[in-house]
Amino acid sequence: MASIGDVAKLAGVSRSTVSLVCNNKGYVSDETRKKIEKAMKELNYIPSELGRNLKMQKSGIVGIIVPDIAHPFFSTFIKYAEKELYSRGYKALICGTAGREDVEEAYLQMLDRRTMDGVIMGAHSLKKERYLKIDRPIVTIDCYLADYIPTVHVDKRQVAEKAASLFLEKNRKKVVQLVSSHTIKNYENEKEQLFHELLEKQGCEVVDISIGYNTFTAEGYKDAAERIFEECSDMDGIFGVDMAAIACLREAKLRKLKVPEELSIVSIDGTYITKLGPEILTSIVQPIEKMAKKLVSMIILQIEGKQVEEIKAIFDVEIQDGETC
Amino acid sequence: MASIGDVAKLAGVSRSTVSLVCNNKGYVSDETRKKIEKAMKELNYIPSELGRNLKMQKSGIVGIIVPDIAHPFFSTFIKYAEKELYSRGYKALICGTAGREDVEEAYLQMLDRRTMDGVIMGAHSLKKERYLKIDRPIVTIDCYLADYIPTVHVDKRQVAEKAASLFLEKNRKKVVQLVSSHTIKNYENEKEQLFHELLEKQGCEVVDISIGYNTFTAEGYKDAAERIFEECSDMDGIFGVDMAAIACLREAKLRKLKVPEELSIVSIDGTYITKLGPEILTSIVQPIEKMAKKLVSMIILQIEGKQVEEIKAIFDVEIQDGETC
DNA sequence: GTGAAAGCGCTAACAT
DNA sequence: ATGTTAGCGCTTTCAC
Repeated sequence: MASIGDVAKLAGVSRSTVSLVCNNKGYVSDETRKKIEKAMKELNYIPSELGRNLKMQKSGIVGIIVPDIAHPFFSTFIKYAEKELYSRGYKALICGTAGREDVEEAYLQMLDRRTMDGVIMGAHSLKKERYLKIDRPIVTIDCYLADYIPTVHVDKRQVAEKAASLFLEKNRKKVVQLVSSHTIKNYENEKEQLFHELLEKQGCEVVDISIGYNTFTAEGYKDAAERIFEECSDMDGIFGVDMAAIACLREAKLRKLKVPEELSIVSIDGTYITKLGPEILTSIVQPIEKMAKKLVSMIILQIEGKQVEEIKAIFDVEIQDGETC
Repeated sequence: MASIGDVAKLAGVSRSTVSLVCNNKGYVSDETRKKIEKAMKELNYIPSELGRNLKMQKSGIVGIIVPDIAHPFFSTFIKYAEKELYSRGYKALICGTAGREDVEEAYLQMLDRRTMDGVIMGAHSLKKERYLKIDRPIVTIDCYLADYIPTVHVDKRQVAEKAASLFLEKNRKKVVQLVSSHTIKNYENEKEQLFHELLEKQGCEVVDISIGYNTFTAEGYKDAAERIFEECSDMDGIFGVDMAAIACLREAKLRKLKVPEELSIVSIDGTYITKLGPEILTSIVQPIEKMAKKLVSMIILQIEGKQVEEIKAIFDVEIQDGETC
């Protein structure tokens, strides 16, 4: 493989001049530029990123760590993040942690090893102190770690209010809220508590049922749905993440419960699986693309050594009119 | 940031000895090893991959190029590929090409630029000649490029046979086959033609309806489903990819067609979205995890300079008993 | 068992 | 406008 030196030799110039041509920098006379370009073509020269990376002390790679790459929320997030990263000259390295304790740690180390210039954290299964030790670019999805670590999330109050309004409109009296148990506090409680308050104030009972935090597979959600209907058969509303909501929709049908007549189901996230059918789910939709873009711009600011003034970016949610509430 | 030289200086040894300790190579006396380890700890030394990569002429990164990262088939594929790559010491860089013509080319160039050691191609929107110019490690998902480029796919005959048997069991008389128009021949026709033959031989009509090759979004599939029911209202069977099948399921309900009584729907892929509900789709399931593992082992063989004897790996499919046929 | 030396491919400050 | 020089952090061969 031809290196910059080979090109320089063939063109009869120095390596630095070749470098200038490659990167469109500085002043190079038309004549020498021509010579160099000819030599590059002749040798089929392609600059190696490896040399460049070492010199520049950066790889141009941003890691995206999520619990489950195949989960509709995260896969959609990754899709938009990659797109945005690419358009800004970066590449996306991914990692799915679920079911692999040690892996998150291993990927975080790649940050120190300079394999990655920064990390977008969508998973956080390690102890909080571990994250505080990181002094390299990092941002999180919906997770508070420290005041200096940027994060994005949706407006929790808005989620609770919009969801509550949907159930109240239908005059529901007993709503099951599916909650997940988290390792690290990520405001989640705020939303859940608000949801309680808002409904209870109007005389609607709210029952929390926990689905494991690391339940990200279709099977996991199905098991959870069965449990829900066993634990609480007289509810008339369910509020939970997309996949859980769909699993509940199925469970309701199996039990001959009519949705939405007898049971209202509202999902949070509103990923594409809620839009496919056969029933469109009534959902609180997170603006995944916008959040991905914001997170990318935050991580790039950090990588490029600039100040991130907006540490917490909060997004609005939309109600998706569906057929399940 | 401490470099290997700093550690060497502090420990009073040469850089090469530090390198040996880092990589558990060669013979180092217990005494010097101790000294070096102490120095590493003291300086909080973390070896940089950048230097190592340049020296080794490899990045340890494998690119995965797919049309749409959020598509359930591809996101599941990526999930398992990343897992397998990780367990074998490699990292996964991803790229979604749909809607971005130039991007696939850009990522392929990263292969030459040594950003990636190899590529798993799940998308192929460029001209065939482009791929034949590549002389770096590359493998494809279900796409024949040349006899020397490894690929994996499912047994097309088996798919056609199993799918056909499902419709024949129900004595269907007019089945719509959803087909996609491809840029590059990837055996796809084999499956479609076989499906035709097998059903027609038994007196069942088969109608092909094309859905755009780059239809990978929920909206795209919904539009396609509407078109299908308009173009062909008297069918009693539909055979197509998961998302299209689900979109058809919805469309059937809207038109008050009973599934599976009046209309059988069989999907191909059998990704998690067919298992969630509310109805479980009758599907021909591709063994995505196995295929991902195989592809990873093929690309690593190439990267490590070994001969890949098995150029074409063909996998069995399973029927998923569902509620739509 | 350890060190010296060379080099991977590139960039950039500085000199000319 | 172009070349010289130095160096990014690491590995590896070969002496000793």
